[in-house]
Amino acid sequence: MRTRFIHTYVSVDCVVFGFDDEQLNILLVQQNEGNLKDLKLPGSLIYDEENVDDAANRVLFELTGIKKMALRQFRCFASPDRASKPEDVKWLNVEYQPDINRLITVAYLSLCKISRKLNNVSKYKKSGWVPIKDIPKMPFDHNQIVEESLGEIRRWIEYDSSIVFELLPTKFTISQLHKLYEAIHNKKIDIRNFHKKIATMPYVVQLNEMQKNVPHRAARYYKFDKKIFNKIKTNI
Amino acid sequence: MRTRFIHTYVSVDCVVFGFDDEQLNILLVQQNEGNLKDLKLPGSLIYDEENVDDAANRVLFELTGIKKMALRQFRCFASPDRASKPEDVKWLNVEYQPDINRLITVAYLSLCKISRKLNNVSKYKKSGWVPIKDIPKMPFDHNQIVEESLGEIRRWIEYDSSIVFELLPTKFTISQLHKLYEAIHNKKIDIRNFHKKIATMPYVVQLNEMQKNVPHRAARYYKFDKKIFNKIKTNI
DNA sequence: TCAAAAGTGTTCGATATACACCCATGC
DNA sequence: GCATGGGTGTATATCGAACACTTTTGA
Repeated sequence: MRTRFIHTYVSVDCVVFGFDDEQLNILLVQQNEGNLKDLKLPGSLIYDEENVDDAANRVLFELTGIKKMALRQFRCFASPDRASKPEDVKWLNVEYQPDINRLITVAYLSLCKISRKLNNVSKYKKSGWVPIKDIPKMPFDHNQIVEESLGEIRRWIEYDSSIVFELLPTKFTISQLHKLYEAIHNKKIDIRNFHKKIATMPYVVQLNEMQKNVPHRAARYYKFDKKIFNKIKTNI
Repeated sequence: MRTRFIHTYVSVDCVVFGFDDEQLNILLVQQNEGNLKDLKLPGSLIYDEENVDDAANRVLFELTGIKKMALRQFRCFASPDRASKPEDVKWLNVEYQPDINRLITVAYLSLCKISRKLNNVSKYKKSGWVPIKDIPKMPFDHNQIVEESLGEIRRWIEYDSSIVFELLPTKFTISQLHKLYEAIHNKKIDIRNFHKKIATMPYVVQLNEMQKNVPHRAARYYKFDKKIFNKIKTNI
């Protein structure tokens, strides 16, 4: 009876999306000091007395300095052999403690403005943005987690259309928003129809400010107004 | 370092929905022998060497005798005090083993034809269907899990419209399907528009069979054709 | 013949799609 | 003046919502 049931460590792993005006990026951290190619998803074992959501917030805070990031738990990965590759066992021994015989993880999705200054200190070593099509082979099942996160982000936006603005600067052009939608849905979206669609969103408000020093007609800036958005949502 | 990280047992809990032609029901099991009021979600600690999905399938198989039920993981519940109420600790001690200091659970959603004969034996004691509006107070955070499952089932159907048929007999009338949609979306749906909607679904096929011995005009039976459904889905 | 549920069409408004040209700016 | 991206309107198709009466059956 004693050994019949799983008795395990639990981690959180965060797939943090960013957008660089061209494509979606994911925030990866170096697994080992100095090895530039050795990347993984940011994550951590969760503490005694800590809830999983709190652990994910802690990981993200240490990375970005933001206390409450948009966050969505999307799946628990618990294959018995997900942490049993020799190199992964070795890393766990060094990073945490020996004899972690099993490790399950709870995967989170989060969104971050890519211009955000990251904390390149702390336990997470160097971190950086990697375009989703250039994601390298990663330890554990992190590649599978990233793959599943891509569908999840679309479902999240369908469910809460305000979260896309987490990926843009506070002031943005329609063109930036347009490219972001195209990147997320992975298809071309007609720009005229897109303008009309945005015009129906009262929470995307025009600013009296235009681009400067661009070698073409200057675009207008817009901002996302959360108050207006919430007012509309509560009316429904 | 040793005690800094969570080291925990992990369970699965399953919210199994059924439909009785009037309302949604959930399958609950008796927590203790003989106490008819003492109900909880079916669940189990997961085994060493067992994946969470497998554990959920095991729980459901022992309940229903069905090997592969429609199944969807929807959240990990891991509040540090979710299993610390005295009565819950006591039950864990008896059911599993003493000194389970923490327990996190992965919640699953599943669907079952309510006419299905259930296994009222085994470790799950007596089990039965309870209308969702009559769900009693349950141990742990099972009430919260049920609450969250209700939104989840709608999102699941949006994502895969074929799973509603898991809740109906293999032969069903449009009226049954209509009542099911109304129960799931918790609102009235115009019956004429509903007929039109169903007519656009080539995978809902008419049978040459009508109701018999009903004290009103006999309704036609329909069935869900999975092959047609899959063909359409792969074309998109 | 009555009660009870089955089945059936049309109209309207809202929303999504397709499609091409002129505008402003810096170089 | 030209290259570059910004910004705009119209027509059509599709989808969802509103709405009421006739049919069939057993009791």
